[in-house]
Amino acid sequence: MPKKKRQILPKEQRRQQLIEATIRCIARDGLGSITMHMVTQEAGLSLGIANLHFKTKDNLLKETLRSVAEEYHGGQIAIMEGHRTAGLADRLASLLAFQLGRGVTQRQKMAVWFAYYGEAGARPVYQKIVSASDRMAALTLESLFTDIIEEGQYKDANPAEIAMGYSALIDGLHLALLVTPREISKRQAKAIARNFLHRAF
Amino acid sequence: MPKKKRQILPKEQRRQQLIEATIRCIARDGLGSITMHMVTQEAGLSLGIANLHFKTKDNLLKETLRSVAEEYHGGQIAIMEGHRTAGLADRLASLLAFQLGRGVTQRQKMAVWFAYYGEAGARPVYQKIVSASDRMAALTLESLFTDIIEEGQYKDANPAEIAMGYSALIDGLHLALLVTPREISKRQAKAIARNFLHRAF
DNA sequence: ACTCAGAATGAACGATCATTCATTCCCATA
DNA sequence: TATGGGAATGAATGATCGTTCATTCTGAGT
Repeated sequence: MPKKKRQILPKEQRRQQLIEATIRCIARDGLGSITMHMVTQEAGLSLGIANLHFKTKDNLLKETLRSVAEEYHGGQIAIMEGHRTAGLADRLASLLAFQLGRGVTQRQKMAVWFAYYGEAGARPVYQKIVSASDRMAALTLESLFTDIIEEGQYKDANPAEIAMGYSALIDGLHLALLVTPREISKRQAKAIARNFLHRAF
Repeated sequence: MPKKKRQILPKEQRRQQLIEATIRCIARDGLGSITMHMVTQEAGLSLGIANLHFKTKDNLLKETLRSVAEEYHGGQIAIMEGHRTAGLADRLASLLAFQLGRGVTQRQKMAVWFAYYGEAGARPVYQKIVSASDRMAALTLESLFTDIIEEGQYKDANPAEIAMGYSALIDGLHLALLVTPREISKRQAKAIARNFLHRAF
């Protein structure tokens, strides 16, 4: 048995460590049956540490959601910004690759995401965090679609509506990948999303 | 204050009463913070009643999920069966009307649905119930699409893929209606789903 | 080497909650 | 009207969990 030595680390590092442990616990055991014991043990730390850095359990859960939301939507926006010079088709392709790619479609991340969605109806705090991120992403998406429609001269296309449809489709595909992974592969999910865009324009 | 008279009713009626109370509680307070006190009080009954009819809390929650799943997917299948004589376009239209219509898109029902999705990753029992219903619905949908493709001679269309895409889109739209109702109306959701089908065929 | 601010620990506390079951009460039946 | 089977009740129980805080320990600064 390796001796555990107590170690002192900067606050920010401990916070991150605890948030990551929380994500793993939620994915494994569900948001509903998580306990502080689980989380701190998963992080390899003592029970009291969570209180030290996050005050309460509710707050830890809130911060964990914020972290996941920022990672997802931040990554999405970064792609749009980063490829500003690239062609529109390329931007669209890398957006899709990100949304259904390795980082995002990890079971862990998707499980966390939907665990919070499930409680969002009853917890205004979660709803606020999620919808704030969603709104930003929607705006970015909408402006990309507007450009594409303009470039392609697709007259009867409504960018806002297509953006909503595309977002919904991606969410639905994530859900299918999470709940019924046997029925759908990532490859299929990508093909479905690609087809949606193909037919929209 | 009206006096509460104790009343004896058949088992099945009490079970239904408790399941309905559970649905309201989940929608209001979330699956995670539900208690037996809440549910039995919401049903206007005593604490012990739940144990009498459902043995345990876990079992009550499981039966509630089964009830909602059956209502949703049963209704969906009933439509397909009931309209067997109607034209394909009509069947498709009433399916869409059902999926985004009054009964299903009540906040209560959607909240329950996604609350369980959120925990499905960690609870095999939920996953089993949900994916069993999903699979049946998917098969029904797929056969409808196969007929449509045959009738319309759409050569390059893949019914299974379109069925998965459509299901994902509907799920995503429900999610959007639940979490960000300000950003999307039922009317818009219907238009988006209609457009998806329109472009697919 | 010494010191001490504050990071880390975990036993203990109190609150909450699922479950039990002795008791009460209803009503179909005779 | 009388009665027994079983539906319904809710106080009590025991287990679980979030939170607290007295104590221990670390390592940067001197």
